[in-house]
Amino acid sequence: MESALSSHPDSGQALLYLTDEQLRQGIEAMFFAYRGFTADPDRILELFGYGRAHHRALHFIKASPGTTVNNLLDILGVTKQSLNRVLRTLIDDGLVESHVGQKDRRKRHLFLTDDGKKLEQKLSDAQRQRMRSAYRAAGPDAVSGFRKVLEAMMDPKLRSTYMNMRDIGR
Amino acid sequence: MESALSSHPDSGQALLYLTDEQLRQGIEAMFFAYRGFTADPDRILELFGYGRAHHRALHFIKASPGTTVNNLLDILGVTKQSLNRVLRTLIDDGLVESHVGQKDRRKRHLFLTDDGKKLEQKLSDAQRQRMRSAYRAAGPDAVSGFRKVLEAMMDPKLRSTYMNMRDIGR
DNA sequence: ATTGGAATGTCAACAAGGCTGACATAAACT
DNA sequence: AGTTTATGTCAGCCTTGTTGACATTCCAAT
Repeated sequence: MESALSSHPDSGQALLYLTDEQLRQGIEAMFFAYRGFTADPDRILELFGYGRAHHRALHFIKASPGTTVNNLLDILGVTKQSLNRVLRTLIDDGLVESHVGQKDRRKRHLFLTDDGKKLEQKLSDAQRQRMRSAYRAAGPDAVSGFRKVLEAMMDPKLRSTYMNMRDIGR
Repeated sequence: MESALSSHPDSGQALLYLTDEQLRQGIEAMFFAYRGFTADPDRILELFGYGRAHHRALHFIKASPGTTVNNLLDILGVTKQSLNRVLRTLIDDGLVESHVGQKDRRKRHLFLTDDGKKLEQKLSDAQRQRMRSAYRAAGPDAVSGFRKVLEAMMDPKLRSTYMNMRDIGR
């Protein structure tokens, strides 16, 4: 990509972009955007007496029905005690079902009930709508750049988790 | 913008991109990336017995030295009681100074002390480094798309706050 | 000069959702 | 038979958010 005539001593990218000021702006953009990103689901969750932790659980159970508790722990990056508290209320409230594994009966496989699906749908509709209008406003080229930077920002382990979910989910 | 000949009933962008699946991937990318985004500062904060709330306060005081409490409340979107708790520890620990306003002596203007600057520097160095390598990995075009989508995702009020900070900070 | 409201600080109490540590149980593996 | 794995649960702690109430200080307008 870099012209052979280039006199830049750096890695071949346009590094002039990467002033501390540019980076600071990116940091603040992440901060403010994340607030927007969570704002709509948060409002809905409040109506049901739930929090973001419940949303995350619902989201990833919906994304991989039948996932196990340990699986979810890896994805969410919390302790089992934290997850269990959330999962317990979701199960008690009839939004999530936990089935003992057939092959390995130590494992619990998690599924959304119809009610769980309804709430998850409501939450993700709201979040998708925000994402959709951001994508539209920014344009298709911006979207691919957005995804690239986000992927590069993840911790390697989570990146591969993400990549797997992405590839399976088609 | 829309061609008169277009038969698409939509806004003229390449809307084929915006399947629910694409949007779901964007949502998950935000989730995982934000984890990476906060991971490095979090590790440093822990050494000092601080949390993310302290980082945010330090960051925005550094960004606009002399800012007032009310100003900070708007930016951070928390209650004054929450902010005050954090601010109090930072002031007691000698990282932040609060000066009574000259014009309006009800207002407190906030500044980082030398120690405050040191810690803020440490935190933002770590965060900038992650951002920098993500930017480099993704390339300059991706960076502009990244910023565009993030800006479009913000709540309007926060977007204009962000834009102002962005424009001043040059 | 008084009064109303704005900016700030502080106390108390509470909740969500992280965490650690300890312990229990069942099932699988070796 | 003994060890490891998967899960659940109890207890307690921390950060950081919340609400409500109240005090102080001070600007600004009547």
